[in-house]
Amino acid sequence: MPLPKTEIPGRLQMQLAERGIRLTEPRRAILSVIETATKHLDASQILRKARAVDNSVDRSTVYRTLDLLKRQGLIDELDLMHVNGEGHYYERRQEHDHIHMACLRCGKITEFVSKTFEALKKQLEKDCSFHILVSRLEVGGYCSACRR
Amino acid sequence: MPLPKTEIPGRLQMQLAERGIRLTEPRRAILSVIETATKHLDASQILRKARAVDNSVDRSTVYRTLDLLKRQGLIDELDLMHVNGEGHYYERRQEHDHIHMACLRCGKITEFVSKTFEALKKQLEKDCSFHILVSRLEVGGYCSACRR
DNA sequence: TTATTGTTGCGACCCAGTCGCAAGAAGCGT
DNA sequence: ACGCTTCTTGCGACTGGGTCGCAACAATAA
Repeated sequence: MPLPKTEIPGRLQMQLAERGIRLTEPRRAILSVIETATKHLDASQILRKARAVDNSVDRSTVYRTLDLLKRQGLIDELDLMHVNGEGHYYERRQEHDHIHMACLRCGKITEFVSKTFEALKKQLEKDCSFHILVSRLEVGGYCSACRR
Repeated sequence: MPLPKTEIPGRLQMQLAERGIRLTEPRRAILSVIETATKHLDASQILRKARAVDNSVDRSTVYRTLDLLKRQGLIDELDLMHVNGEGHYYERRQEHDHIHMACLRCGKITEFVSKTFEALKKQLEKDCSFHILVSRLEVGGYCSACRR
């Protein structure tokens, strides 16, 4: 649940506009849902919430918009170790990457920021001369409450 | 492609037997496919190859066996950043975890082992008092050949 | 305002993965 | 070698995430 604080509302809209990407009603609805989310949402949850704003939004528009945001590097896609089915979850991309820990017993998702992780990515880029655009570190196991 | 050298063939079978898990024809076929794989395979590829050994193997048996192996911690499931569709890939679990780098242009998958990664996981377990069972670090970007 | 170009809703579709069930095989004890 | 029990399998039907082609439509630039 410790999802990042929402920054300036409308920031996503701005970032798209800056890139010369058309803003439409359905897009605005979807963006606002993502920006105000307090937990990780999957596509169908985003659809439901977007429809509360603009009731005509279609499933495929949600998928297309998510693709767009992924390609623009504005959101990240997660599996969260498939603790709840096979779908994907989405979140605004943060300043600094964070690690997702999924408790395999209670399903709780915990986030963690680590300097070591940043160092690891740097090392990777150097040692493999690989240019990193996205990275995803997910961990499954037992959280402090569930381990005995 | 630098998939790990196959260890003792039949090792997976042994590990299952040790745990008192029944060995059957289809299972043996699937295990041998996984053990002798030279690249990451998805479920349908595993099915095809398993059928070359035992022609009656069914799709659902493949999925059930993959689930079993996952639960036993003998294989790991990967997305490889969805460079090739939405499916999952599987590989034998190695001694030491490794990072998967997927080139978003040419699709090449590179593996990388890093002490820093091991340190990161240790740090995580300590700082969050989280007991790690699985971990998955996937990175997308451009490989040395594709970056300009 | 209109032309252009990008976006949408819709419906059909595809494919990965799941499930219930009856038939079949593993392994154990004898 | 034979049953018995229990687990596993194949099958077919199904679910649900995600995609696609297309005609209608809306956002920007001129």
